Amino acid sequence: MAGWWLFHVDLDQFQVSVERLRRPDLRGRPVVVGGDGDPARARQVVTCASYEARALGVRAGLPMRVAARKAPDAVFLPLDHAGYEAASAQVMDTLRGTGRPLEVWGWDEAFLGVTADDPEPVAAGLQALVRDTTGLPCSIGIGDNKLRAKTATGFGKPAGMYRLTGANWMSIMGDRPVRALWGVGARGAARFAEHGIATVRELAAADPAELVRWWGPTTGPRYRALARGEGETEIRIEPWIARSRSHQRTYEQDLTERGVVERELRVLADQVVTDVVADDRVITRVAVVVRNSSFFTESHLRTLPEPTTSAAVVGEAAVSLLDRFELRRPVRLLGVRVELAPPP
DNA sequence: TCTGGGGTCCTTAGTCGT
DNA sequence: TCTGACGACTAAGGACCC
Repeated sequence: MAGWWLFHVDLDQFQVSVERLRRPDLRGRPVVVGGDGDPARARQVVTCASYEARALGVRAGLPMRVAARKAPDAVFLPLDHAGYEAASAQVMDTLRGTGRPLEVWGWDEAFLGVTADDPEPVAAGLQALVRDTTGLPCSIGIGDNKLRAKTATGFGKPAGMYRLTGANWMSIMGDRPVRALWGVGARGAARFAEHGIATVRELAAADPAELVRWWGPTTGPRYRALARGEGETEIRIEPWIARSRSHQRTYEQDLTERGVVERELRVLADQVVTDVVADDRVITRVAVVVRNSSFFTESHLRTLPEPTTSAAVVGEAAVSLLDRFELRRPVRLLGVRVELAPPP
């Protein structure tokens, strides 16, 4: 009898793969995608590195200049959002076209609900379908819930598949560090270490009351469930409704004059409002983010007197929020974030 | 090595009204 | 009139993810 499976479909080195569709000569070579593609420019980081570049130590998040030092022979390319969006849409349409429920998670990931006795041949068929239709390679994690499927994908990369269920979760994950869990970052792992918890197995066996004391009534139980591999099994096919929208920019040279800061804030406000209006949404709150030259980040938020779609109103609100910041040091980054009213 | 951009969710703390 | 409990809401910051 057929079981219900969650597939996590993840496109491999997504941005690099899309670039290689247009430029087959890039296959087999180290490729680094990020910023405007100029590794000499300061304050840009790598968004996606090909496996050849990763072998040289280049990773997402690495400053482009450092990447250029590690991989001097790599091809550096600028980000092409429109291109990635189009490629992503094609992949998602292909998956949806199989008639199975699809939950899209950003450009390069999605969960698919699959009914099958034997899921691996189905996964192989999907990989072939995506590759033949779009030219893009993907990995598939197979699980009895979303967490296990998502975690399994990592063991299938590149271009492979892996199955993780209640039957093998602890034998595969138990001895790994808690950091291997999806949702446990460096800070979380450090806090667990303070309590003598290093591995997934130790976390799964931890006293639930202790976890609540350390982390609170919501997060404590969530970590425990995470370590045990528990997760959602439903696919939500409704499109995601964004709660907020933002634009932020790190300046190549820190800003030192208030007039310039105000002007840049209005530019960012214009960009955000343009996006929001294009999506037919309405703004209820405005936040400003300032990161200074010491990398200290501060934000302040204001609720508007009434919901708006006016760039002038948002710009004014942003500039007025500036009074709540110290602004004693040069400004490295400015951001404008708006929160949105629920759609009608 | 020196740290982007775009998001979400949670916690904590303060305020307000009943 | 004073006080406390409690929910709703706001604000700031932290952590995490891709």
